[in-house]
Amino acid sequence: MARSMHVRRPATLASLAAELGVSRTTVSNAYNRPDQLSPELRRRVLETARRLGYPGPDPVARSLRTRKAGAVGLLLTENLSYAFRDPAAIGFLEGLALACEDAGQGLLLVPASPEREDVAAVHRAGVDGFVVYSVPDDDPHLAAVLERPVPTVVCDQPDLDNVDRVGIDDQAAMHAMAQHLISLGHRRIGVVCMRLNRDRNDGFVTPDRQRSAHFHVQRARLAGLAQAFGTVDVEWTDVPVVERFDHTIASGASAAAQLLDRDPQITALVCTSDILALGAMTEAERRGLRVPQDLSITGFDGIREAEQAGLTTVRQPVLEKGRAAGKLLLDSAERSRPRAVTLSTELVAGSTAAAPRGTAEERWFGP
Amino acid sequence: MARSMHVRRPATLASLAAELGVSRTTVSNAYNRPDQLSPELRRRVLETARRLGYPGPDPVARSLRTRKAGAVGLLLTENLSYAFRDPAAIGFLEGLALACEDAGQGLLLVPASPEREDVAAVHRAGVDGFVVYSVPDDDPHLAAVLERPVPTVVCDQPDLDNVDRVGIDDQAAMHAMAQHLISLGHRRIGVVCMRLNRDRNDGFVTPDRQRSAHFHVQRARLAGLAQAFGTVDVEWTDVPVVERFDHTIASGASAAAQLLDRDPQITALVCTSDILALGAMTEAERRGLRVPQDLSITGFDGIREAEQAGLTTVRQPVLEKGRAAGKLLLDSAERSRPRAVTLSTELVAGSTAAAPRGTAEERWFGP
DNA sequence: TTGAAAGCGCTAACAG
DNA sequence: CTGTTAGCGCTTTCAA
Repeated sequence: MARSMHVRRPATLASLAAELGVSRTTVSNAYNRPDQLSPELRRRVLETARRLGYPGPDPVARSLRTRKAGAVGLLLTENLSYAFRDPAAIGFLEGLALACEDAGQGLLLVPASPEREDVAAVHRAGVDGFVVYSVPDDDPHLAAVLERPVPTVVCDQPDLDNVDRVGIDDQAAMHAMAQHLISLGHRRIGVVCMRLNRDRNDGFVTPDRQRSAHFHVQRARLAGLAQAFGTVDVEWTDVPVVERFDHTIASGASAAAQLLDRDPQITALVCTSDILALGAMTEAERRGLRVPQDLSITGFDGIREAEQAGLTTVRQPVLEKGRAAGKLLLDSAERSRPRAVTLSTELVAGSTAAAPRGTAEERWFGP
Repeated sequence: MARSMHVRRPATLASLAAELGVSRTTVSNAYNRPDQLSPELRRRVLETARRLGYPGPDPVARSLRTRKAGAVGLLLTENLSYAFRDPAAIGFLEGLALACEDAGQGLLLVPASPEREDVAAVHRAGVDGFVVYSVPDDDPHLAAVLERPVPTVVCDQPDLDNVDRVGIDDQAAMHAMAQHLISLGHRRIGVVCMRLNRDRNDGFVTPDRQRSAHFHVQRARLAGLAQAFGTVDVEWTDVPVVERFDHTIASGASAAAQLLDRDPQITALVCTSDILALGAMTEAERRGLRVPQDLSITGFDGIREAEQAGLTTVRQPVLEKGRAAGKLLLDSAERSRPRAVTLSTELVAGSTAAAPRGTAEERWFGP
């Protein structure tokens, strides 16, 4: 099964037609419309093509002519290495890839690192539409995508008028988690959240930064917390929130440390992702704090690793998000006005959240 | 940040030039060669473009003209869902994506399910080259790729003359694992391997099927085993080998069950992947067999889950494979003759392989 | 069934 | 610094 390397395009549809003494149309038909051709002629065309080393119609030229690239672009402004290390992102990717595969469409990963402002890659992408996964609303790559005259659907964030979107109700989901903790008796909590803006800010978050966060999802989750705890007279400005730029276990651990250092009285650590929560768990263990007896910890996403760890978390259908995004983009029908798909989430009461020590109940009845 | 949906391409470079009363070259230069233009004129061009809703040069037309798509195609003939569930495949993907990102190239996932013989997707892919990941040598998609006049590099399998390849020495790696088991005293083993051919064959494998396997990597690993055990007079035809089409934990478990049912005297289960080995572990546990006291189990790949389980396995640099494949493809230099990159592997002596009960040593000195 | 004509939208010499 | 001239390789009416 040998073949020569780096073959120079040897023949074109035109040269093949010339060789055969037929028109270009006929050759084109041999490939694209077999029924428009006598089987005998078609056989001759294909055979001559093989002999001349004609590799079939050039896909790019065809795309130019038909105005169809046969591919969907995926924009995720995140170092690819993080994306492929984040189970939630992988689940999304899987769902999207599935939808594309079903439709016979390719999936183009657009190279867009957050550092490099290489918007050119977006312009260069030969695709029939874009899926944008979880980017800040001021992302230049996103802006470039929106300028392209192709349909776009955003997953998770940002939430834009006039752009299709699939996501969940982040605020409600986090509100439910907060209610859970509140009902357990927690009033003194610390929060670990993901990147709120494009700039790196590893540390405590000011209320102002929370409000102005360009990562809409994080903003919504914090808002859900604030709202719920507000109902039990917990002043949100008193609740310490720590942000981490990198989304890793190590980040979760160091963030937890930072919170516990500032206020050892904290009874629960609310994390806006399972990865961060898993990191918080390791920090708790390192400190000899038992979870949930000494400290409750909650996550968000419902990844498999979290389930194995028994994490109390919010499960969201990541694969379905990807599939829905793909379907939405590929469904040419009813592309009249912007559509929104909001998938449902589920509070998973694991074994990492319980009533804090010294609740009223414990004081009355003993631990 | 509103925008209308499904915009019809409103303007072209030509119409923009006409509107401005300049040549097409000038407009083109405004986008591609800012230095060939007075800043003032460029500003005017860009502004008029915005006013007319011209989204910039069409990427497909540009690709046709420049003969560069700015993307590499990835062919993995495997249901995408499996690929995204296999940590080794994800690691490869990450490495490849990294290499592409470094080069500013897109990565196109070509939709090619093993079921559907949709070779058309390969023809439709607008890419400057292909990376083929671990497919059987008789895969029709592979054949279609090789017909395209673009460079190609294969990762793992198959091993083709005249095609760049990156992989490991599978036979040697498995040979080393076999030596390890042999030195521990194992002579009666069972083998669990992955798909050997495109057809589904969940069960025992005949020697003939082993020899004629189209999945080169599996064939090489089995050969490594056969060779090593041959040196200690274990007749390879007596060694039961069970094949599984699906690469899942469940497959590993059922395969292990099948082997142990046939021969309960087996002292070691050699699996050609960690996933399968992890499955075998669950089956051992289900049967109340202690690992490694009652049964040794080995894997292959060195995925994180295996490490956590303390699996005795062969670690291979999956991410590096992806990165190397990308680099090889993107390095235009020295594309004269086929190149081969063979990465090194490492035997990881975990806690799942030990001397079998009733070895000579134990008989002499007691367990 | 087949062919002729007309671009799809753009870039790249080369000349001015 | 700007314009002219030629295509890149293909599909697709419309006629024959």
